[in-house]
Amino acid sequence: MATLKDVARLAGVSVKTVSNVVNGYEFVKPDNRRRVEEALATTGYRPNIGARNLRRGRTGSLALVLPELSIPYFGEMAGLVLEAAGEHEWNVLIEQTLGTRDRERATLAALGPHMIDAAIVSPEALHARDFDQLDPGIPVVMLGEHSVDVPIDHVGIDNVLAATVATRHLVELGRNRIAAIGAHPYRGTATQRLEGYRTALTTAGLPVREEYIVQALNYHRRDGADAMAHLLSLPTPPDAVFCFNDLLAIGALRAAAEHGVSVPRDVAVVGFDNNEESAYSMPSLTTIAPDKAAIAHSAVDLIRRRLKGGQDLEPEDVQTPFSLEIRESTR
Amino acid sequence: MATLKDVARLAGVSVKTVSNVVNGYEFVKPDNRRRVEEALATTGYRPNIGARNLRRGRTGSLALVLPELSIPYFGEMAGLVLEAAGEHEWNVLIEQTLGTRDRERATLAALGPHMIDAAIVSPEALHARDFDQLDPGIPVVMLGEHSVDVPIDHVGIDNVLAATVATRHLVELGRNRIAAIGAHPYRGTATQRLEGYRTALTTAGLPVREEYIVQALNYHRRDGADAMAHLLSLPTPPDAVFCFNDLLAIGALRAAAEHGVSVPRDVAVVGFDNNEESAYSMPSLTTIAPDKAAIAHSAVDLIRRRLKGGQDLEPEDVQTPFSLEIRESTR
DNA sequence: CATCGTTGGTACAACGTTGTAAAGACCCAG
DNA sequence: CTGGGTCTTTACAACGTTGTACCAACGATG
Repeated sequence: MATLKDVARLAGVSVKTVSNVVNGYEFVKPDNRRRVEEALATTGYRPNIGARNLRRGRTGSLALVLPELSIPYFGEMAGLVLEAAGEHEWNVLIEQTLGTRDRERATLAALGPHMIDAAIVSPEALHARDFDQLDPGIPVVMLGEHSVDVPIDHVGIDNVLAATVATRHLVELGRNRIAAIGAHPYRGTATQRLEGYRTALTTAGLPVREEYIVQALNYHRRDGADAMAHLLSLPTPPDAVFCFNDLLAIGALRAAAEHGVSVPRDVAVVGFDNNEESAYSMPSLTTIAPDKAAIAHSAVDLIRRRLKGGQDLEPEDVQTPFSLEIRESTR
Repeated sequence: MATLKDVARLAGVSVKTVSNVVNGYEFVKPDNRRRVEEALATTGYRPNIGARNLRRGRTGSLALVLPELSIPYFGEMAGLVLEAAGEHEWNVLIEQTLGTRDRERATLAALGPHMIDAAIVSPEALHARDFDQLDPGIPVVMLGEHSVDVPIDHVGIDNVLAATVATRHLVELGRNRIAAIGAHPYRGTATQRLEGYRTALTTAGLPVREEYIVQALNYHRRDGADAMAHLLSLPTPPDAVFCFNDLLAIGALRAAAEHGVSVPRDVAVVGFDNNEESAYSMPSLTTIAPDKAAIAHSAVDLIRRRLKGGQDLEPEDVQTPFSLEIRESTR
């Protein structure tokens, strides 16, 4: 692999002159410039980004820390973050935490300020206090989960409001036994969505029945199916279900079918995330559709802002838009 | 950020001694070791990976080049590659090509040998000759697509055989009007799967009817739905369909439902890839299930082999196992 | 007591790049 | 032809790390 030194020797100039040509420095004699450019071409020189970054004190990479790429929501988000970061010539290094708190902490600690300029973190199990002890030394943006106590930039949608909208939609269909799948002991988004669900019910004058609130420790399709099976076995099963993400909803659809329950006639189902697959499920799934591209772009923008502005900027909390996508599962 | 120099000053030893402690060198006096470790702790020292790699002549990163993370198959593969690479302490840098040939070429050329030690490429549109002119200067492993002409390591399943198995399964159900969705003018895997489809039909003594072979320029759900709609509008519609990936199959399921055609009674459907969602579709999808973890591990192993062994190793072609996952869509 | 091998430590250079400072070439006005 | 400025190029150091070479003790061996 050719280095500046090789090119310089070939062109008969100093290393620095070659560097100057490569970096578009103005004052280079046409004659030398030509010779350098020829030498660059014949050697096929490519700058050593690592060395350049060492010198410049930056890395040119971002980390994206998320639970699992195989989960459609994160796969889609990751793709969009890659696009948004690419627009500013950042490479993106992806780390999976598999949703465990230890690994989220370890990852954040290990990445340190050397491999990456900043990190975009989509925490699953992280507590606010995990960030206190941490100080990763680089800007961090949180996606989704919102820890109000910690002074960290954050992007996400208004989960309480979105959950209210989803639940109200079910109320407006005339359903009055509305269940929720996805309650979780310490996951922040779960708490917020549950709050929105409760608000919508009480606003509509409907009772909040605790047996209609089903926990899901994971948010996979299987958990949704289990939860739905449980709901359908109740003495008075619900006539509508709000699932806290689309995977739970997809599982719920299957459980309903296996119990011979028709969706949406017997039970209406609403999901959350608008995964691509949800437009093709049978029936297709009504769901809260966050503007994922907006989330990705906001996250990258927050990072750029903080890299320019420094530590002492006020942490910002960007709320991105969402919509309710109405499909067959509530029609 | 603390450097070795800072730690050395604090501990009252040379930089190199600190380096030795950090790297677990054996012969350090207990007394010094203790002082260094204290200094390491109080400064919170973390090695500058960039500098270390510059010195060592490696980068510690792999690139994973694939069409799109939002496509479930690639999301799942990416997750597994991350895991496999992590076992050897590689970071993974993901690049999306969006399936365009220009961007595949550009990405491969740009990554060069500085940012990464090697690349795992899942080509979509790349021709064999694109690699000829290229010589990225680092080991490259190809996933899936198999360009026999180019001396590059490759991992994948036997597409011809897998397609034969899938098609034969439909034959054994007693179907004799078996269609194929996913033919493609120059995509290698498409050609191979089509070949397997043809072989299975002729082996079974069934005619290959060209009107039952439907092109798909993209492999998304929409394309599968369109293709299926077309097939169902034929004078004699097929009684079985082999789709070249699961997304096409999911689209086909929906089109069938919209045409009031029952799966599997009227039309049996087989997919390819075993996406996680395919176990939960309605009906659940019979599909070819490649051992994705094996693919990921083989790819990483091939890279390690070549980084050790050098350029002159014979290119290897690893065939990973697959199975036929039989579900409701053919039951 | 001289020699040797082992253990423990250090100084220096180098990886490839770029910022700094300074030196050299050139041109024009006085 | 001198002085001053502008253009052009260069040597050097530095980013943080580690490999190499070397030095200094030390106890053991002859």
